[in-house]
Amino acid sequence: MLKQSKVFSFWVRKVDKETRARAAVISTPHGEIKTPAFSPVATRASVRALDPADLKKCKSQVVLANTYHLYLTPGIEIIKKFGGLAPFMQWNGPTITDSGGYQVSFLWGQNEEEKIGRVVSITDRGALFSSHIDGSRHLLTPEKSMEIQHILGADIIMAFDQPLGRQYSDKQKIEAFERTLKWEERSFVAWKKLGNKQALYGITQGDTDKRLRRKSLEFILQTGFPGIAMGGESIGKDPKITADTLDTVADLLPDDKPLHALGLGGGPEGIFVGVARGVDTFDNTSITRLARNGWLFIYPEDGGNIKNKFRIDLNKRKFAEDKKSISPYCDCYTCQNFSRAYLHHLFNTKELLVFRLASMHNIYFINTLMERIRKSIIAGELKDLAKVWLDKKL
RNA sequence: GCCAAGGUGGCGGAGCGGACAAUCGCACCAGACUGUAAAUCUGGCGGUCGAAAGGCCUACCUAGGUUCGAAUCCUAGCCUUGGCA
Repeated sequence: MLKQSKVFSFWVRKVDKETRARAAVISTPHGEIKTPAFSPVATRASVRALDPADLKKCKSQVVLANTYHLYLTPGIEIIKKFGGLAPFMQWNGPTITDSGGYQVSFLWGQNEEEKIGRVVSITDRGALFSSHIDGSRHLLTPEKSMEIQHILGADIIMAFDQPLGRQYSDKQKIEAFERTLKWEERSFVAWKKLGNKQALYGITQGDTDKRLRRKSLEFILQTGFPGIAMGGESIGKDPKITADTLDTVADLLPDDKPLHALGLGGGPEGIFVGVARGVDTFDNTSITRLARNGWLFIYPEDGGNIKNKFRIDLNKRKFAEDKKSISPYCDCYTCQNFSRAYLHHLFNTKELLVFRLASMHNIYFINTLMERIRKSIIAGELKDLAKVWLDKKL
């Protein structure tokens, strides 16, 4: 059973000798998170196709949901009546919510001519946007985001920020960066007023710009956020850029605060890159999206490597008669029971069952990888594990 | 046997005299998928040369024919489906 404690805490059990990787435990009012850990994304209070029992079966310790989406539907009044996001979705473990900053800025520049689902304006006051669902207008501010996240009741919440998008001009980037600092400060103040029961993470921005990233992190540390999140496109884009981004602040990262990488991408390779640079927790949507689209993860023992991104595409005809499981080395529910041929058939016929089976495998796979990474850090063998997976030095 | 409709790329199915190597869907091949507007999106899909633009060749059941020009019109044959016997 997971230990329950009233307060949020973070303690490091073991630090890797050669990298910044560490095995730690994040303790929350709803249970512990043994890190490094992956958090599946349950945007609208559901990890698509999976229920809490499935998630547990896949060794998930925590899920991340979204302020923007839940605020729009079903609306916080309804969730409030259920006592928060976790009781609403019947998840009894730790939860994280994102602040909505990313979603709003994501709407920007995507479709400015659209009537529905666009940013109307972003000013220091907040982000005025039209809902992608019905076009209704809403103003999201740092204070509003904190209030919503307070009602959602996650154990870990995020400061309201404006990530730097690729489509931004240099001027816009600086504006967004400076604005994020102001917004985070206001998030912090609002969070204190609400009783600071949840662990608020400050989000560093700055893309791959060393000066900005450091300024951002220094600000967060100085303000006193309980945790740190790394945001922005450069965290998830590809392992090389992820590495560059994290390296800009490597020496500033504190030992006593958890680091969450928002949308850490790059599959297993990206995970090693992130963990070696101090990432404790991360979320990523592509793990489950890839599953739904037919891409299933395979271990190095199955032939998984950096080149094939540790995955196979079960839509491919060549799997139509394949009696093997996705991976003979996998203990997940799907691999224990079903063949590649069957899954190929389900993808081919668009049978809904496949979303569940495929998502379960990919989540179990990543969680298993995280477990192995944790064990290897504790055993002082991270380097060896990385060699097996990446076939190169970490 | 008679009547009717029809035979087009792996399949379904457009096109019904020039702008057709032939719309589209499926399948197939290749790719993408950072805090999920993603059960999504992109590209390819006769052969060949070319980096590309583009060129050349072979193609719309078969064989003839009409025409400057035919997947498209005519004749014959073969085949399929439906109706009547």
